[in-house]
Amino acid sequence: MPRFYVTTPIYYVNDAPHVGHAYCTVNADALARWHRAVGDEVFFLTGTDEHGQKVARAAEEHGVTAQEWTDRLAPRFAEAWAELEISNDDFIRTTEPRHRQAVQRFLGTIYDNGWIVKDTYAGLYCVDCEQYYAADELVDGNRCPVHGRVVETLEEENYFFRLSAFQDRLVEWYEAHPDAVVPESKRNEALSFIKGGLQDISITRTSIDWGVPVPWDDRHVFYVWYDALVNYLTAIGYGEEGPHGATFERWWPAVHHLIGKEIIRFHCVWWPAMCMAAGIDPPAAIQVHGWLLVGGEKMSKSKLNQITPGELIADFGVDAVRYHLLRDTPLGSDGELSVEGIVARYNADLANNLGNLVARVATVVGSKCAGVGPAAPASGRLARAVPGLVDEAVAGWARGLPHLGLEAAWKVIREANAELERVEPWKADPGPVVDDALGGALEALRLVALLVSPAMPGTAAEIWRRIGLPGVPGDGGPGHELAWGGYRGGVGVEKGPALFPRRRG
RNA sequence: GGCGGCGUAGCUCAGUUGGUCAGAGCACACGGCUCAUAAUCGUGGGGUCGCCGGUUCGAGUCCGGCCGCCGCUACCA
Repeated sequence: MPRFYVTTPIYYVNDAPHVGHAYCTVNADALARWHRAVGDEVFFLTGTDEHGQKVARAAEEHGVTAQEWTDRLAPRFAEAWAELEISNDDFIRTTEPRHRQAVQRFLGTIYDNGWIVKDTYAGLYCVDCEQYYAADELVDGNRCPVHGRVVETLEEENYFFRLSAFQDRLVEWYEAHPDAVVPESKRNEALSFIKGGLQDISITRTSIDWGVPVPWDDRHVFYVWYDALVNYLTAIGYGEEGPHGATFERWWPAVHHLIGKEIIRFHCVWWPAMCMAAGIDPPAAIQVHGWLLVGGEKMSKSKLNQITPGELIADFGVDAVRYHLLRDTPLGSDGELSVEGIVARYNADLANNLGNLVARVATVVGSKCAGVGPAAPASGRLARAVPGLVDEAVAGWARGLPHLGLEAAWKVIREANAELERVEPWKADPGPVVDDALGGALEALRLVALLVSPAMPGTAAEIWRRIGLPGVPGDGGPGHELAWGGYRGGVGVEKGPALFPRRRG
């Protein structure tokens, strides 16, 4: 059975969950749901990143310990994902003991292998940013470009990861795995960075203590990024003894990392190199997505332009929000998010096309077939046209591109609407012609429910139920359900209220 | 500056290896229908495929130049 281990980045708890986080998480969820539906064994991981100076400082400002602070913040993400009906199998927090152990094992192994060495780092440091700047990044010669604060020269004795030693191996890995990083433009970006020459990177800090202690030198903690990346290993039992440890072999390296374009370097350069240094394979797949923009700008805490998933769900419903995130912005591109845009797509795709099709079919089945759905016809226009479109949708989902899967599903909806218009069963007397027309439409709806179920599980299940089918879409066995002719008829069809009431504005 | 990408109908974008490639969806206009959530169906776009030149029997599709926009160019969640 094929295995699909999908991850989102772990989100930094100091930010509030917004639609940008939701975008990535919903995409990962849809892919996870699709793979489950086709019978793959799936493990879907998300979580929160909780170490680092910003968290420590925020906790201090609120007069609580860092642990108390993160205990307060992490649930906001878990709750946001519950609201969005995210089907993650695990939710990892980097402050958990299991993670501390995995980080220490993983980086300890790299140290034992000789890829981590002690050295001195000197640089221009902004205390507010908690980061070093290169001289040419500074404003007025000596001020931080973000805060305008005068930077200090700081010298720290740190442990360095010998990234420079992995340049050739990384290039070889990229060339041997041309599809490991997608889209291609992002792969090229990472590869050209690597080819431009790699420097060693400092991976520990002595200036803070809110982090995972370095096992061989407890005056240091690991810099938050090197701790964070390891979460992908922690959750599947890296380095553990016993039964849970065995799961690591099961899921690694068949992992599918979904990440935003701002963290390419960490995932596409440092992370594969660290895996190599620790003696495990680099991740099999890294899929890079773009940003959701508001008014042309990235959503961020500092710009106060964040939209929260909860607001949109309250307004449009969870499935409409999920659909919009998946359909409107192709993975890999940036997208503009606006209420106007959501309303437009909601009306066109969900209310007019899909919702209305469900309603009109149910009504005519009620008036012409006494409310009992006729079986799918073996031939006819839909029988000829739809299978190819189903294949197209399947291909889109299989490529990890939900917008393509959904786009093809909507072609099925259009075909079904057009065919109804052609035959006009509402004008005809009950009989074979009416039965075939409505049976075809019901079969199209059955297939559409299957194809959209990763995006809109609730809606898909409701369509399934209304057309008289038992269970939920996808539980009838992988693949088979996607063939034309699965709707056997003879079951009650229910009209029900509008699935997606049309919006006025 | 260097490397990479982009510029196709009002909008968002598809367009494999050059020859029905000038397209889709949305929006808009007109017509049909009235089963349906005033939904749906059909028809319509005369778009210099950023500009100039070249290769070719033939180029959004290859080559050169130019203009405009964007990304990356290291320790920024």
